[in-house]
Amino acid sequence: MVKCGRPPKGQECQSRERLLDSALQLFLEHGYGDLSMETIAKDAHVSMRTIYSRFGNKAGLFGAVIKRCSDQFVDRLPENLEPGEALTVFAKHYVHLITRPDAVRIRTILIGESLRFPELAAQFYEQGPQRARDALVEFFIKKQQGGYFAQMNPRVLADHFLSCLRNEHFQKLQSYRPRKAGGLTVISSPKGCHC
Amino acid sequence: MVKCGRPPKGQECQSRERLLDSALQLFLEHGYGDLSMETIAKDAHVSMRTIYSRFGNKAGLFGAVIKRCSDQFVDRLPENLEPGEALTVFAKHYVHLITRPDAVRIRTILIGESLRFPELAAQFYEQGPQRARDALVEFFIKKQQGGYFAQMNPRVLADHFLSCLRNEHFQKLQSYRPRKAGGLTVISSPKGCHC
DNA sequence: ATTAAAAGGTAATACAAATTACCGTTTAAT
DNA sequence: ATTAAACGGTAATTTGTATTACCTTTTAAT
Repeated sequence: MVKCGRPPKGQECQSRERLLDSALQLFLEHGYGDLSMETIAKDAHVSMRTIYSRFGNKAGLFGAVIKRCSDQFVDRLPENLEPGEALTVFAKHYVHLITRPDAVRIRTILIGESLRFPELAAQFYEQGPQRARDALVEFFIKKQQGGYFAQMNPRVLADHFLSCLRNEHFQKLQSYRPRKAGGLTVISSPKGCHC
Repeated sequence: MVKCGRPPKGQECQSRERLLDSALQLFLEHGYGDLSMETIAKDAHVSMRTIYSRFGNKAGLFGAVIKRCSDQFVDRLPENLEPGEALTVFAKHYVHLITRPDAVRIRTILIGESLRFPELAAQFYEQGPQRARDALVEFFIKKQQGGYFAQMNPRVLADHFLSCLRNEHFQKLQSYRPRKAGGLTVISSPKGCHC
């Protein structure tokens, strides 16, 4: 590479993004332990000096990558829709999220490194899946006040619902077929439950 | 240690067992990457020479440890019992197996190292959980011929059943309360399904 | 124009840990 | 009794890689 030196104005963050992109892809491919900083630097066309000055060390870089991933878990619970349909939208989004190969890989790596980075794994779940769960609990509380769904503990309700969605994933069902409210509000109408 | 030299007759395998025991405990505690051979040798009161002459290298030792663990998955489907009760026995055993902290740790570590040891992870699942699943499928086939359970694909039946059991685990339900056939044969009687 | 900031590139440095080597000791086997 | 097997203990060897150090280059700011 001939190009070097202080970057032009407005492109200061470009190399940072490129670095995070490369790092994510490489972590997904090789995991944490089997990936050297040199490989990352080469792939991102960035010097190791840059990585260390920005993220301190390898753990810092990994943390930044993971942090960016957890942002994908945004709530997707439309307020204006009929409750059952809102749940359907949420379910599709959720199943899509936890099913994507990248997301599976991330969780796999995070689980494996949970001993080395206990706080990081916890942080990921708090900023990621837990946020979705919290939103769902709030949703159930509101809709229960409107007379919808079974009048039971909304947290239990949310956990059961998410559990069923996760089951879809573990069952390796490739296609998710939305079936309106009846098929999704499995708790209030057990007939539609696949378990 | 003063004790050394060729071991007395009949105790040749003692150090081997002790080594595997120590290694398992240490792997459970520290995972694979963060555990040094020296630590293992010290803990097992065994020389590194012994480890290498027996298992070749670290990966070989890890493989032997994991292999021994997968043997815990023995079938527990009594033939003489009433089908529902047989399922109950199986379910209790299965949930117990996958819930034990040690088993959880093993899976966690295995998942994390699945990139480094792809064949090992696959082998564990084949010799472990998969065996239980196969036995369950066979069980359903036999009992279906006797008129029990829904007349559907026995593999789907088995997967759904196992899925529910796993859900119990993921829900972190601490106590498992057996509820006779009605509560467990959830597929033929959806009323008892918790999902 | 001059100075400081922000990178790049290469080559030490440091260090941990796996693997080997060497030697001494105890027991089995003959 | 002698030899070989199986092991313990210590230390060398090797390797991989994270982290630093040093120097050069380009651009921003004044």
